[in-house]
Amino acid sequence: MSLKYALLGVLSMREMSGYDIKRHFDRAVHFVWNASDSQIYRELRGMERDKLITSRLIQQESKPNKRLYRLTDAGSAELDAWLVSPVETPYSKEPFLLRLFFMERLSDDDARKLLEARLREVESLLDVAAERLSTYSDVSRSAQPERLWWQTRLVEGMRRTQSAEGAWLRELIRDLDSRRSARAEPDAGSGESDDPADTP
Amino acid sequence: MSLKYALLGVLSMREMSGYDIKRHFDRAVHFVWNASDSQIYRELRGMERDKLITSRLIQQESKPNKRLYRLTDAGSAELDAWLVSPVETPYSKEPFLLRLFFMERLSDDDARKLLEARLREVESLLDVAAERLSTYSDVSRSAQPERLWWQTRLVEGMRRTQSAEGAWLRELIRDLDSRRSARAEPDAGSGESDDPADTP
DNA sequence: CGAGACATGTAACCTGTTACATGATTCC
DNA sequence: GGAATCATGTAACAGGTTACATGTCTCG
Repeated sequence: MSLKYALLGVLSMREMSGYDIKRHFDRAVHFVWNASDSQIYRELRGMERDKLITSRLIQQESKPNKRLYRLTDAGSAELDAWLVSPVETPYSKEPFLLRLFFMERLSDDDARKLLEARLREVESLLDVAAERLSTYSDVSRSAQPERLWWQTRLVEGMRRTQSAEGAWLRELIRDLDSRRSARAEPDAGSGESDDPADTP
Repeated sequence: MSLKYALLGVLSMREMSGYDIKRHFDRAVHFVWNASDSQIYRELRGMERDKLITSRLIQQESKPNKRLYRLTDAGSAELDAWLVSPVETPYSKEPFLLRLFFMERLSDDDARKLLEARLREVESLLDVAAERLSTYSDVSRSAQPERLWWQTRLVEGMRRTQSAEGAWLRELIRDLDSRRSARAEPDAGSGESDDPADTP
């Protein structure tokens, strides 16, 4: 249901076509939200039907015609109402964490490879965040000062949590290695039993 | 597509009914994955059709009958293949972060309320994680030592990233307050312009 | 007597992904 | 000549949510 609000949000900045929105998503909004172009076009039509946005057709020569959307008053009100509505419980569906949960099935070697791959992903996200922050600070220096305050803070927050994940992954890899050494020792019994980890 | 693997994962631990799985999800797997009961039942039937699991019907008196599922060899192989498959790019759709992106539309007062609500959510998740860790350490002390190694590490990782988010939120609230004071000052022009933050 | 555990499902709907279709212009 | 940009869509499918239906037993 949030794509709707993402669209209201970007349209609150300026009038845009579906294509413009997709580009803006890919560039600026990408790390907090994204959607395929077909989904964007479909949603825009639905929102126009619901009177949250209106559109006007722009005739162009040497380029395909396009349809520019902007917020109606109802759309603007809907966006503001959403912004102050109660926060959702942040319960994530992270495929990587799900894997970790069942990682005991894997050899330490395979597990290590996976952790390293994830670490590389996290580090590349950190690079993207750093890039974004430097773009923001350029903009703020040159033109308006107060603008992009929230965007800057947001990216800074993502940098921090990604950083924490990276540190955790590095420790985990290290501990996995030392466990691997300790594993050359005897093997105590590992019996069958009902899972006591099931307790809430 | 990951629900399938979550189901294969829990069934790899022991034979379970749809109902058992739902309960196990709510308790132990909850913070990495969850699903509604109707989705679980539907998916189980599909997986049985695909020969990843088999089931047997258990007649019960004084309780409804139930259907217990367990992995086939094919299911077990599918799970292992998934566990070592390339990691997905962790690009998140976090409604809260999306809100932050458009927060300039809100008064500082409203924004502050939102940040505080999120902080409370994060803190309650930290409590859940702490609880989970103490359960795990009880189990490890009493019975098998090596068991739950990955689960423990996983929860520890979530604790860390949640912690980082909490720290960031607290700073953000503090800075918002000091910005609020500085706002009692004059107001420089904020004109219309094409968005330079659009640069990739 | 009502609430909650146990147990499984159907139906409708919304959201998201992928593949395909079209076609001019511009840049290398 | 081929790729990228501009521009909008359809169709089919997969994944996920919500509401509803059914019925027994147990515990407070």
